[in-house]
Amino acid sequence: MNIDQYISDVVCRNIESLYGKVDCSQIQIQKTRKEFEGDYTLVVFPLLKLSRKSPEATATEIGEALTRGCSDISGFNVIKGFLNIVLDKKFWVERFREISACENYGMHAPTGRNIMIEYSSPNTNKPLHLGHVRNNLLGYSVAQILKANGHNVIKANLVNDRGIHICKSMIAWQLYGNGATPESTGKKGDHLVGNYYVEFDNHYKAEIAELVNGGMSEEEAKKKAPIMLKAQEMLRKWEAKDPEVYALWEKMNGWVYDGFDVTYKALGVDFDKVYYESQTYLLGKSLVEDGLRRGIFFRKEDGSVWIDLTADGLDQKLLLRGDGTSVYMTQDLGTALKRVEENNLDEMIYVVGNEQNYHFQVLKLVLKKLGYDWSDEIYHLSYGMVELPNGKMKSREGTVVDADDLIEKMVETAREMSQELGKLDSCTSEEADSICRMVGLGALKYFILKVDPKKTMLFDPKESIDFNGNTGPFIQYTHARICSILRKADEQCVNYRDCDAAGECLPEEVEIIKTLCDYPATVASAGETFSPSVIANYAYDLCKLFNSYYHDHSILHEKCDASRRMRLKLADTVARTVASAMKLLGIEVPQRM
RNA sequence: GGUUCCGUAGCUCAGUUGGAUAGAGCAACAGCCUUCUAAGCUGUGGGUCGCGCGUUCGAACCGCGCCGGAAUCACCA
Repeated sequence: MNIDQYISDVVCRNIESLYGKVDCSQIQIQKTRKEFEGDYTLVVFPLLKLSRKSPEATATEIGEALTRGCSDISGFNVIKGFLNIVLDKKFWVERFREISACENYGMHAPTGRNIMIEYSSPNTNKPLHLGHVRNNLLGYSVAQILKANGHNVIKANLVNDRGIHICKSMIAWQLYGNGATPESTGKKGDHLVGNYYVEFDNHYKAEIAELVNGGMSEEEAKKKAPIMLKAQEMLRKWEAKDPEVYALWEKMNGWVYDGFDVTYKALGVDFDKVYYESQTYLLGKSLVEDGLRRGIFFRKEDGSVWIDLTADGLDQKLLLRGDGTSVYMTQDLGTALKRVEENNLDEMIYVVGNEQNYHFQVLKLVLKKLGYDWSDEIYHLSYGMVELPNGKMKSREGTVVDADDLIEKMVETAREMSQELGKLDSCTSEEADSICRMVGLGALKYFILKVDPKKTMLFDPKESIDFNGNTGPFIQYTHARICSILRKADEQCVNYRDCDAAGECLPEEVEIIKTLCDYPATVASAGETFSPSVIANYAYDLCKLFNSYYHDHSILHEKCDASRRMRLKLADTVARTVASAMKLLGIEVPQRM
């Protein structure tokens, strides 16, 4: 049942019995703060006009009506203008009975909405780095959260596999690679190709320096450096589908894809559809021509096509080059239309960094002006940069944090910590590997996802590897610990699963039940705001609450009575809820650690 | 300069239809392992919620104006 709604209805009914018809949507009910006695609080200030009494008298009057009118309400107290309503413990035990009996607690009924979420979208000339990690984790997690909210989700990846950047790697490989392959070098394909991209840049700089020494201006040298001219020629050949260039392009991209697959797998993310820009970059031209005919766009003297958005507070934006070739915006327009039509989409989410806020503002506006009303259903999930303690990641300064290195380092640290604490002593080596991987990645994922996506975040390696406090491993630990309790109960043949939750319920247990009751609303809220951080912080609160309770109350060493079975069942339900929440973040939880 | 976003404890972050005395973690300090996992628990200290004005019974939250920081404003993607 929806408790907030239920309480709200009850209160509203009783207020009406006192003061006549009122607008129930104006009644403010909120959860009572911990330092006060009670479960729900009615703020009576807005009702004073109706009651024509003091805040205290009004609250008391309503409180009396409520205790009379609803058997679930066992009492109340009044502090200033706040009416704190106390619910009967049986009410919470009944809620717990519902929750523990529910298979997919927190998951919402199917909505039939089709949502595409695009994330990752890497370039094929370099390996993935920390910024991509945030992108991938966000995208995957939001997809999970949307599924939990009952939507049909299509996870899409648009690979930027064409352009001058990949040609740079190809040229450098041709010139200096000596036929190196991932097999011959033992390197991951994306790293190998990335190395040639760096190599290109080194030679390019050297050539520029040489030309400048010979008396050329720096600007001209940048254009005339032989290696750059070769890369540009290669791009032209690629566009003309030169067989040799095309074969090399396919080969090197293939290496990169193999490398990416390894990283994706390690991160635990995947896709339902993979698009390649080489196949989509010609889309959108007809859309532009259509807009041109209808006078929405205009052509400049050099033949280029623009849209004037100054009336909307933006600038003029280029949609098609003078030579008729498309730009980023052109293909994005075309891709959007194609996707919506082919997949019958109700909504489309782009997980893209906040440096492209302007681009998406324009994209939505242009589609809107073309008459596509679904432009309102495009959502740019804009996330902030990841910064390091000494500032931004800069590839020139070598401060880029490589995704594969990072993952390995996290897992290694998890292993060292676990060994130090003796956690792995009773494990087989496979179990140990699996636990270290879960913990290391759990730490990384949680560290990134617990922060509000739109905020610029600081990634401090030292802190991310901390496993204490508000971290993934803390939550995993709580889960593992509960599993351990339940294993012991099973060994002792205590059948808590079929127990009929009853008996006395401690105040701490009511607190836990209340928190469990919040789970579905939390999932819904995360779905609306596309914010995994909501889930992460919820899971942390629940674990913290349980740990505190767990510490004070023995669960196993008591008589095997109804109350003990109830506690075990509560522990079990907490563990299931924690596991469910972690699944929405893409974090695995171990049975033991 | 225009647009968008951010500013909460020494540090990293929570905090929604505006509500009571603003919360965690890290770091510091003090306790707790003979009982189910101490990756834990309990306590102490630490705040003009960037600044100012306004809206009202009431503002970290809403409005306006400043200050500070970030992104962007390419015939790059």
